[in-house]
Amino acid sequence: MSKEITSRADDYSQWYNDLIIKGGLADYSAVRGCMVIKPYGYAIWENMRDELDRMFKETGHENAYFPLFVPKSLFETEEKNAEGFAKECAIVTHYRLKTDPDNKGKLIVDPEAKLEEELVIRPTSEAIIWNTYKGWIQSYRDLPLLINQWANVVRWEMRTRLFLRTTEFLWQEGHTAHATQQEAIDETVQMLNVYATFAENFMAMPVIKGVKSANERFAGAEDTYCIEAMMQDGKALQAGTSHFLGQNFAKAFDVKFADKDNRLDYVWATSWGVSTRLIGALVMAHSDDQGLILPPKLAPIQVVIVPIFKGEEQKLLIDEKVKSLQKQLKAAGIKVKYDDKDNNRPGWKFAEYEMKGVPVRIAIGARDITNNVVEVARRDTKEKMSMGFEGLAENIIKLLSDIQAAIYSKAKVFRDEHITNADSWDEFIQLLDGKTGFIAAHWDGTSETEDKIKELTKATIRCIPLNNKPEEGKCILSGKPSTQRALFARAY
RNA sequence: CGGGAUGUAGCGUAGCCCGGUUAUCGCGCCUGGUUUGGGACCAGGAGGUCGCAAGUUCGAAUCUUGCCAUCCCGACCA
Repeated sequence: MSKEITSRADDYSQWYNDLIIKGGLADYSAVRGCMVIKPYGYAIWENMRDELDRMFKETGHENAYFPLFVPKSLFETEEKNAEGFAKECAIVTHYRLKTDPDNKGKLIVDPEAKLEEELVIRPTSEAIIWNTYKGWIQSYRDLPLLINQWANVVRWEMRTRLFLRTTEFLWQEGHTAHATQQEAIDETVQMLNVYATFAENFMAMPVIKGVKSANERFAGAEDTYCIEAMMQDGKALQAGTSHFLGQNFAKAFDVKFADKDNRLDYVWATSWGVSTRLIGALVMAHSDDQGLILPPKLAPIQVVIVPIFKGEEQKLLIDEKVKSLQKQLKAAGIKVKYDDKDNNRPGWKFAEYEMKGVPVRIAIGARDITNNVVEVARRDTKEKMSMGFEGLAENIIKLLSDIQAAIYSKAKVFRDEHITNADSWDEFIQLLDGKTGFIAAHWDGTSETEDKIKELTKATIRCIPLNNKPEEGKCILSGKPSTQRALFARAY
């Protein structure tokens, strides 16, 4: 009982932290607000990254890498963007330390080594990238420019949470340039769809595609599209964003191109990103009080095999059987681990791999070998079944795919049950404090009303869903006319 | 950054109010043995700047001050 997990009902935040720490995904570090991503957590990120990277390349994008540092003068070029991020930037002011003459063995910043111009550690890379694009784009023949970068960024947040909001985090950021407005908008929507597909098909996490209100829009964007997911406590988590930047950055960085008729115009831009925050989303979307539940498509280990034996003789017999079993599973493309360490007994391993969210466990003992079967247990439902060796790989593949579908549908049922219409202010308040989840309500479309609602309830507009049906109504706060519902929720 | 709580071995903890020998217990770890179908047992062993730094004192885990970290509630969070 060394690794008790706080139950969701007792303390949801603590439950989340326990899963991350005890599941071996990450550790706190010596740096405030920064975490160490441990091998098991990083393996999930690698799986996400590999799949997203494949999807980006399939849609015509290439990877590149830009500097971590952004000269302050470049950073401030696009005013709104700079303003939006200014209060959470880390800044490099010096480039050298020296030994402290008054304190042996200690170092101090060398006052002689002050930089002429401060360097901002990127909170996002628009500035450095658009400064670079200026030199890359002259003609319509250079467009579209479709580039993605895998990188780390730093945002000096006041309050951090493992994976959900850390000072430094890993992400990808796509930055594209286009000849026409329509093409850029199409790109923005395309990448939103890529994110939604990834979230639903790989993370098994249903999302709502929508567009942000002006208040929640990315600093420097004309429109921010997003995917919003619902966590098990009913709160919303923004899982990915795709921005239509209009010509804002092109104008700020003077990026013009000549069209076929040799007319000069500014290019149209997009940017889009997802981060290691997705791991937090994954954890909160599916897991239970016994530990993580990982979707098979992203699980670092899809199947763990646990031997159960009495004595060396049985162990050798099982090893032999498992060797061929492993070969069979690996050949079928299944990520399988054989845990034959003898310092823990089977029961301990069962609990451990449940904590780590391994989708399928195979237990094999002498009596199974006699009967020519294995015991197969699925993590999501805890259901146990017996399977023969014949065609086992096919059956496991089928099972993994069933689990993937089952956890998606479980999350979707929960999500759908927690989206409720509110037609009055009282109803709105009651839902927020009682049932929780997303609330679809009429809103008059003004920032003032949105601010007021946030002030009164802490709920914000998560998005205006793209598939919204037009509907006549009255704003729940101001009573002014409205043509559609916005989705409100308290958010991470 | 404001309010609250916490910090003792890898983890969880007792001791703190009321200062006084080698800082308690469990898990984990190491060695040997017995075990192994849901978190094994026996024996022996290792492991500690009591979050950090000052101060008070003959003497500090214990008292005082400052700082740091984590959690909760705010503020903040494209």
